[in-house]
Amino acid sequence: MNYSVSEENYIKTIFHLQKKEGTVTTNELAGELKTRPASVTDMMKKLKAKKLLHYQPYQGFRLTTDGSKVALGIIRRHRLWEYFLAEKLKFTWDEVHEVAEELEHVSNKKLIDKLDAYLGFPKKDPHGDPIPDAQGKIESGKKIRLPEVPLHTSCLVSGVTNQSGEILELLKHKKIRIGTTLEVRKRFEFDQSLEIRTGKQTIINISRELAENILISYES
Amino acid sequence: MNYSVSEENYIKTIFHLQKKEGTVTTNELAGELKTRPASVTDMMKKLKAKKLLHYQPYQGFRLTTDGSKVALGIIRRHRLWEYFLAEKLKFTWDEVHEVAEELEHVSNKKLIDKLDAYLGFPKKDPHGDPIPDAQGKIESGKKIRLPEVPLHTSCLVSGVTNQSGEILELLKHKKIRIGTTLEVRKRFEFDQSLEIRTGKQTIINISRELAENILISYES
DNA sequence: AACTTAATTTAGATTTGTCTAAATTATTTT
DNA sequence: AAAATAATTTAGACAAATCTAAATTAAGTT
Repeated sequence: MNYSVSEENYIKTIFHLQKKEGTVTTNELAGELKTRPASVTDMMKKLKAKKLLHYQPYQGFRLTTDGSKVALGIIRRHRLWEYFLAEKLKFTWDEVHEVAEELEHVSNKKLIDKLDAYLGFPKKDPHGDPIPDAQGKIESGKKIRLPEVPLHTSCLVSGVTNQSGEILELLKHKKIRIGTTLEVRKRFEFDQSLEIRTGKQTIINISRELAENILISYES
Repeated sequence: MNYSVSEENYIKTIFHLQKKEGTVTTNELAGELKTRPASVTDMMKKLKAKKLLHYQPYQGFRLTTDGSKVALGIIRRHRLWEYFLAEKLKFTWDEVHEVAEELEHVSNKKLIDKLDAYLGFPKKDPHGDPIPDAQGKIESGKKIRLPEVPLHTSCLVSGVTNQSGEILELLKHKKIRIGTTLEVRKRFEFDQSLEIRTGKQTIINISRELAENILISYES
């Protein structure tokens, strides 16, 4: 019922990785967690023994239903703390992730549920990601990536896929954040970069790499 | 500069124990931390190597100046979180200690200083213990124990020395908390128990064991 | 002062999470 | 399909934090 910090980090990372691809590989996970493939294999055996994931040697792995429940609990804690840090303690958007990485491992259920109530049961964290409720339910929030948005259509930034310090710094500089309204004005075939309008009349350019990481939900 | 959860628990506990007696013994510490004397000895060697404590085999130990600074940092975090839990999340007096034991090990300085500011730089935690400031300064707060209070003198409960769940439950039942006004009406020599008045006219009895753990600061 | 008892330390083992290097299995290329 | 390459797993080692059992030191008693 209670997991070590290390186990929790593995579970959480597998959950995020398996959203994009159905199955997660040893090398992928080692890369993400900045550890070695051999260490990943060791941990996979342990998590399999605890019935948190499906795993056969050389076949990759994915979380079981139980494993996903554990992951959603960790993500709930992480995102509630992020919301707290931004909303109450006035941390900036790009600072909250790192601190929440530590706080998320304090797994007292009463603490988290009371924190949730204190914050007014927020639906989304400061990066626009949905916060699971006390039962582990999470909003699907069908989002598309910026490159898929049609030209000359007003749309709303609702999240970023990658939350490294680098991307957050870049977005901050370009004055793009959750809730920013955008319009794609031009798409350059040569490098797949985009010319977009933010606010009323600011025109800026965005690389393909960056655009791939910006999530959009349509506005009316 | 950064210490493991285990090291922090040892440092914190030594700090509390050495207040009562000048030097802390292996058995005392093992008892307090629910571990074995041999484990204590191992950790003492490590903390000595890190210059956090003075220690010669068979001679007991006490924190160095550096060790005390580390301890005050941990205690600051613990008490700020206790204040947050009671004040903002509406935990009761007797629930906060356990949760704060976990939160205290998140040692991000910016987090703690912002939390401090958010809470309005509180001076005391919900048990009446002083909260060290960002520089590690702590109020002395010369308190006496209930058995030393003279008869028929109104006085103020300002803390408890022992914060086990058992004592907090007992105090809750007797409706004694920080800020409660008391008057000692009678002292029974046989068992050193006290008859006291709380509030306007409630008369109750308190054992010597309990009285020893109640800290008093005089009222006008 | 010698003996007994209590406290403390040492020695050696265990668990968790990690690592490197070697072996094995899978995949890709020719 | 065989050979080369890449991915993964196994084997064996290590550091941190703990334990038990045995040895050592200190303290208390007769």
